[in-house]
Amino acid sequence: MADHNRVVTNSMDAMLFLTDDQLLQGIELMYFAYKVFTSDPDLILQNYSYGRAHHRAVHFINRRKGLKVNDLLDILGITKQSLNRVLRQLIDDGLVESRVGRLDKRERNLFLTEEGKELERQLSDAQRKRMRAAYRAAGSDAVQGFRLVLEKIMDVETRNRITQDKE
Amino acid sequence: MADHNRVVTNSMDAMLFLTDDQLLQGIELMYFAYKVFTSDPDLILQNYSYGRAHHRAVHFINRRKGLKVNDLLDILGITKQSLNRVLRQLIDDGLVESRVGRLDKRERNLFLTEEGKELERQLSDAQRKRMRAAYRAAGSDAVQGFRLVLEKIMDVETRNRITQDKE
DNA sequence: CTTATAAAGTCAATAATACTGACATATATT
DNA sequence: AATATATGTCAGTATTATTGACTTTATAAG
Repeated sequence: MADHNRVVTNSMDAMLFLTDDQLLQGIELMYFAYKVFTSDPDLILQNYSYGRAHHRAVHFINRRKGLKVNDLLDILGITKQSLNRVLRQLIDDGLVESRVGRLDKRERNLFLTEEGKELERQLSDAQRKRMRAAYRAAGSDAVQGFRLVLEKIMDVETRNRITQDKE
Repeated sequence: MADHNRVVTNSMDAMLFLTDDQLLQGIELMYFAYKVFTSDPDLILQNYSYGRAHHRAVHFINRRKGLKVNDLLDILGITKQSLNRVLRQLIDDGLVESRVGRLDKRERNLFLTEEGKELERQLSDAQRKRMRAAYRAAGSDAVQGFRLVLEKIMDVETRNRITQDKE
């Protein structure tokens, strides 16, 4: 930020390395890595007859314990009707608990039950394992770069949503 | 590999930074970045009444000009029947051309028509623009790290598929 | 040459995940 | 008392995927 003007030349140099083709390679990389990344959880979810939608719900309920239904809708960016089917199943199956809000009784706070936590653990263990292996293979400098680029890809609006619970 | 034993301590050091929570943050980052990443093309595709499946087909036909239907099936990891619907549309709409194989007349080699190339350009321009902006903001070191981690996330089998055309 | 295999294409039925629109219920706010 | 909000639900539709069965055409194997 401070040295904005001084690094113009360096930035230009860096940019010259990035041909359209190289950028396309980065795009493909995202596609394939994301696919691999979801493959482990997909296998586990089959045992429960659940899909990725259930995974996402379980993930974010775990990450933001007690979040409201509306919070979850905002995070996932889907409609109430779409979430309802998934949430209904998770609640009926005893993986998610929906508690009436203390302050505002219209609100429902969502929590994972012990059974829900168990599924979450299975899913995140699989992904963490792959993530940890990738991080280890790539090295800690690469990890920093990885995270930085992903953060930059996201726009401010989206980034705000997931960084608000950082420590 | 060679210095497997010697780097144990260094690896451990690096790993100590990565709590389960930090790994989860990386996972979320992937989820959100991927979502943002597909949002630009999704808007363009709406004008054609196409979906992501069409995007992927167009992308890979452009990247691997003249590929066979079976190649595309392998890359996308979907069934013949799923691809057929999408490919049928693209061919009928005049965006993709299917030429009978020269050596083996059972095979069909796929190419983008001028109109197909135009759509491909629109889609990849949008993604490249976002990618370039992210790369520029993150810096070239970060880009290297980003690419390295994504490559490591993928398993060997998948990586082979997309690197075989890297001169 | 006949049979078997392979590549591509198609028809039908089903599933998961999303959408829109309409509406109900309970609770808060004005 | 009227209005707005948070949640939940019902019905209908679209996209993208699946499995299974089958056809056509072309190559390979016997």
